[in-house]
Amino acid sequence: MKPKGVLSELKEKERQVRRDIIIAAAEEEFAEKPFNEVSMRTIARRAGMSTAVIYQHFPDQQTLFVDTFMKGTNQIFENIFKTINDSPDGALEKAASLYIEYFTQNDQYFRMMMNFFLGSAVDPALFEKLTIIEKNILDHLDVIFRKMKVRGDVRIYSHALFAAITGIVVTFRNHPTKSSAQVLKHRQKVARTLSKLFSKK
Amino acid sequence: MKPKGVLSELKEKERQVRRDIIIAAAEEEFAEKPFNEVSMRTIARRAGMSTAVIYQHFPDQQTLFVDTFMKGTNQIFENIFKTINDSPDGALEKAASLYIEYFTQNDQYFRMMMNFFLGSAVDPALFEKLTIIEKNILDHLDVIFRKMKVRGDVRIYSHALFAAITGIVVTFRNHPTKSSAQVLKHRQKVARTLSKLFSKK
DNA sequence: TGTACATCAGTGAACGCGCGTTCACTGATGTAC
DNA sequence: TGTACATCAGTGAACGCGCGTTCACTGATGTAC
Repeated sequence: MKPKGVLSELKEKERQVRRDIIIAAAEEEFAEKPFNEVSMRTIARRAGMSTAVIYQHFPDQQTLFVDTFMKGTNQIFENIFKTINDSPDGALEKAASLYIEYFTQNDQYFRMMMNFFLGSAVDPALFEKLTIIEKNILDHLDVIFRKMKVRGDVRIYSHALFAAITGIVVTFRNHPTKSSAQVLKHRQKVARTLSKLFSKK
Repeated sequence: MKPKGVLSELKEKERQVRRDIIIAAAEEEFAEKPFNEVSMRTIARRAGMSTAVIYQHFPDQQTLFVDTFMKGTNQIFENIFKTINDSPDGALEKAASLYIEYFTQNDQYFRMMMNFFLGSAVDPALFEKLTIIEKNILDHLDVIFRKMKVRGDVRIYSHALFAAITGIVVTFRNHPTKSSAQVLKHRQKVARTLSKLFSKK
């Protein structure tokens, strides 16, 4: 009986571990510096491996970046979606608050998202991945407004809400004289103001 | 009688013209490519001069970029402020519409603004310049809400409005299958939806 | 008016650097007989 | 069990490139006598 299956399974696990190490290193790099200062070399150095290894796991830099983004944000979006689904009224304010809180404490992911939005034409396959995420978010915001018994075109409200909450994180950023906690507090306050406007609709 | 004054005045004008040419070239570069693909070399080539000349007019790249941004956006902000000041009710919807229209048709400036927001710590002097612009915008949005007879803390509404409108331009961007006119139309629709929410407050 | 010198905007090449990606090679492990 | 070969993850150096910025130099113009 050949242990081929078991062995190749172990190999596969090892491979997966290495992949995770690379993504973790990329995460840390993004947390420490602006988007365009993160390079394949610095990621490799942090991961403790040669630059060339990364290319055995990811075809190019852009794919690594998108995959890192997806790994990091998947959990938070699932949480927000669950909050929406489990609440009788859609929990607009809570959902907005979670979004703000997460992206304040993990600004690297927000900056990545902005770079994907603003960057030049990405590879169509990656563009597709990102479009699916955005559509998924908007679909869940639709759920909020339907639970709130908004009549007619709820999508326009979802667009408005997504824009507004994202805009809060874009426009109020770390100021030399303000601590991260203060920034969070202020963003939450603006988010509550906006949530109330949507609730009064 | 020495014509020294006149001559040096002419020199000064010549200098100013060259400076304008550089900024115009930078503008065109930003209109054509993503922020991080605009380089001193390509600007110089477009302006028809040697790269080194730029450094006789601007101390470094960052200053050139900020000055280009200010030259390009000054006019539109003045227009928006005038609209607000001249209207009895602050013209919230009109102001939002102008902002959206301008930044849709001049996306390069919007991308520049986003890069300043998201970029790493800029030179303190430049940071100061940008902070003043933002404060100026918020002050004028305050005027809208005061004209609308909002009681108490109008600043929070100004923050919310600025975030929301900026968020619209960030989140709804050119899609391979959508024309620029369609994007503008959609953004305006979302902006109207948001404006109505603020007006109902 | 003619000549020697000073000024200074502008030039093209160079400096020093880091980037994304590839490539020839190593060396450990597994396989065949 | 021992030996020859195959596989393949991983390596460090290199390729080719473009960047921001600086520098020695040019050449046109203005100034002084």
